[in-house]
Amino acid sequence: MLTKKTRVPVKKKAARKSTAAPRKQPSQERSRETVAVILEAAARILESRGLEGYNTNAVAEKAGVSIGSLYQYFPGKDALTIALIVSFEEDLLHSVKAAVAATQHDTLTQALHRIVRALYGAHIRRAALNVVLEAEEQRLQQHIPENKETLASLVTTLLKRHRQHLRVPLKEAVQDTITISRAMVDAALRQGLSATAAERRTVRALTAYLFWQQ
Amino acid sequence: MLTKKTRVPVKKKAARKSTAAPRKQPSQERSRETVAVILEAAARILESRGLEGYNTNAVAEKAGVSIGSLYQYFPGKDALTIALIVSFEEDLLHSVKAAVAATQHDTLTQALHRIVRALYGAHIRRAALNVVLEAEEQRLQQHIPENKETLASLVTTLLKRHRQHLRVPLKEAVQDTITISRAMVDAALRQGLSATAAERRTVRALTAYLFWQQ
Amino acid sequence: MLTKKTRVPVKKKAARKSTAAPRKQPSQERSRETVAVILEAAARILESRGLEGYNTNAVAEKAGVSIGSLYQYFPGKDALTIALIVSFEEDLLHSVKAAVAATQHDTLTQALHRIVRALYGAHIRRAALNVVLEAEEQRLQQHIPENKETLASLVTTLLKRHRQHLRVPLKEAVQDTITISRAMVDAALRQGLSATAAERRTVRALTAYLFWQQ
Amino acid sequence: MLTKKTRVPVKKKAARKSTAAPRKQPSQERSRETVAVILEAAARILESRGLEGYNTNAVAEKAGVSIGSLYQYFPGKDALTIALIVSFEEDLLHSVKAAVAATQHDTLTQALHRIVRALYGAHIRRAALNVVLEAEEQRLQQHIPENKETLASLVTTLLKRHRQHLRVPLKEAVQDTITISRAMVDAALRQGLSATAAERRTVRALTAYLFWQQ
DNA sequence: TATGAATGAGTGTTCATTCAT
DNA sequence: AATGAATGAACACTCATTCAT
Repeated sequence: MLTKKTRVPVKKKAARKSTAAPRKQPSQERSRETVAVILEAAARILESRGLEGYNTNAVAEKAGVSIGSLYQYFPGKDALTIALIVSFEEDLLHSVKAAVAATQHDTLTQALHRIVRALYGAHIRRAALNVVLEAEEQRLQQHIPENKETLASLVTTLLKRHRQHLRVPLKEAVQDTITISRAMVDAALRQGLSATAAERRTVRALTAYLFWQQ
Repeated sequence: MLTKKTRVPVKKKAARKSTAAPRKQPSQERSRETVAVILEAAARILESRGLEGYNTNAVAEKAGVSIGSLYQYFPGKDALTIALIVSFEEDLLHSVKAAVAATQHDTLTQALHRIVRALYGAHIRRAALNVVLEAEEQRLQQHIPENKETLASLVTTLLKRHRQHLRVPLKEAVQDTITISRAMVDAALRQGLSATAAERRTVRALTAYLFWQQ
Repeated sequence: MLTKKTRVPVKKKAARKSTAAPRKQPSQERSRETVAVILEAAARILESRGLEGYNTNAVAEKAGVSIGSLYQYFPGKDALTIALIVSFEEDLLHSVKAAVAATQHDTLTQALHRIVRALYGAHIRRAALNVVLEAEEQRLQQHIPENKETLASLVTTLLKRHRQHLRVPLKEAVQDTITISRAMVDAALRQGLSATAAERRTVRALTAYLFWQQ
Repeated sequence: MLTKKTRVPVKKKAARKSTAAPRKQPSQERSRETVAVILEAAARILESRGLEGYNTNAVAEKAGVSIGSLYQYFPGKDALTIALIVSFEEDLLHSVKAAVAATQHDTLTQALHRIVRALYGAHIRRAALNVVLEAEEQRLQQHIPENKETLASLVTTLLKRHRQHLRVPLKEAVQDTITISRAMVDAALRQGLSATAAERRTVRALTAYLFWQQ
């Protein structure tokens, strides 16, 4: 997928010109396709060569468009990276939202299973890419539009439903659930754990955290 | 005349000298000080300007030494970064080792408190720096000598003592303990939590994970 | 704290991109001209300042193009040098080929005159440059595509025609003819001999070598 | 061998300080030994790593002396190189002188055999080194004290003895004899010819040149 | 005399970005 | 809209040479 339309401007140092304004909205079919092609190329380069080999010229070449065209749609390299991140996040959010929705009548444990599976699925689809993006995410944090709140809000929705079983304040529960899930999934990815093992261990950590009573 | 269209390939320098070997060991007082000054300058630049502004010339200047001197002691930029990482890890390990040692007759919960406090302490001393280093750590992983195994071994030592209370296989317990602690500490740092809150929440997650029985 | 004694090895960039592949083929008029301008500038610098003052920045400046443009067409300094060498060799080969062709019904001595004149002509056109290039040629030998074999083959063609007069095995004759011509022309250039004297002495050495009977 | 006392100053660009004056004459035994060790180290590095890896620090290290000591005896890198060249030339001259001396009652052909053998011998002793030095010789020509005239004078001595058989003016004969011998020996070295083949072909070229009558 | 830490001008090379066509 | 040649600031890194000890 990785084909969203975000257009976020970021300039390194004193921008040569103010690239602060989003570029041309790809209104026509052709344009939207070009954007998609560029993003896919960027993703593939990031996957195969890492941040090291990730540069606008290479992306343009791999995408089969001119470097000029790339800059027509993305005001800078960071904007491209951000688009990638946002695209991944939307993908993730989409999965999780579906999981939360499907979870209406589950026990919390069952619900967590679903959600962790969704998380893990979203990550594993492009594991190598996501590991790299996560690194960049930090550096670009401030320029990324806030849907992380949405992940939080989804988890909030879920946990609220099971409020009575929680042994931690809701807000803390939400934050820590997200923190722990992310970390466990990341670790699993890096250690090359099987999907089932990863899921089991992650869910265990979460349920323990949420239910445990000293 | 000399104006033909030839386009001839030449490989670049053929991997100059295999900088794989350490540089000059600073045997004399003056040298050792220089190394220290350089490392401190690197740390400070990383803290104040981030990876963005982290370059060898800047480090040398901030350190008040010539760029040549920097390269006398570090065979390349990455070596400098790695030295920083290793230095931090040693620091961390040192703290944790002390905590584990002091923990002989504690309950596991008490022990975890000590250790988390040590972890948190090591991180907070140079929070900004560590956040940046962690990002680089991934990229340089393969070049970093293995003391992470030592963190694992310390935790193993600790958990073995309380084996009978564990509800998870030892190896898993060790890995996940490390994963969860790191993540919680990181998150706390990023969210600017107070030391006590961070400690409480982290320990809770850990004890729950280790003791919880479905 | 961050002041430990660690000395950590990191290899240098791991042979970046294998510049072994030719760069952008100058398809458009503008490009081809740029390449020509760069080569000419390189030649002129080599002539006036020698290897000493021969560096990519200087070449770019003299060519009136940016350093980036230079690297767009030549993947490195050596590639530039090689292009110069190849260009000269093509020039040389061209002259010699013409001379050999025009030589069909000459006696061997007459033919040698023509060819030596061609050789000398090719060298003298840019004497200073060629002296310098010859030095570099050695170092770059392995990266230069093989047309020296063509010089050998041209001489072979010529000598075969006069086989019955030769007093040396053909293969030796070819090699030594080339060796002697090069050396004599070089020496003449260095000693500042007149064209006619140079030609006379070189041809003498060659005819003597080829015809002499103990 | 390679252990002579030449001290020739050469500065690249505007010398930082005037290093134009020869450095301290190694009067004591220890000093002379140090110089020898340095020259040998330089030779070995040139042989094994070529001009590429030939730098003063490396030489000093290989010689087991400090870089400071190296500069105590050689005012600069080029002076070191020149000392090497001069040393080789003295070696060469020595051999040739002996050959010429032993040649009193030989025919010219026999004499040439002896001399070519001497030349080839001097070169092959350190073939790799000499090939490299020859390249530098050109660049440093003007700074090398003139003993090439001595090679010329030796050859003059020899040829004068056989004046009546020569078919070329003496001066030309001397120059061309040297030119041809060098070239043939070089070529032989590069082509990896056997000593006997090299000698045979070189002598042939020379006798032919000297005796041939149109 | 010897040492070796320190210097820093110099150079090769990359890559984000612009702009004439 | 698209192209891709051109730009040049930014950097990593080398190595001849000096000089305080």
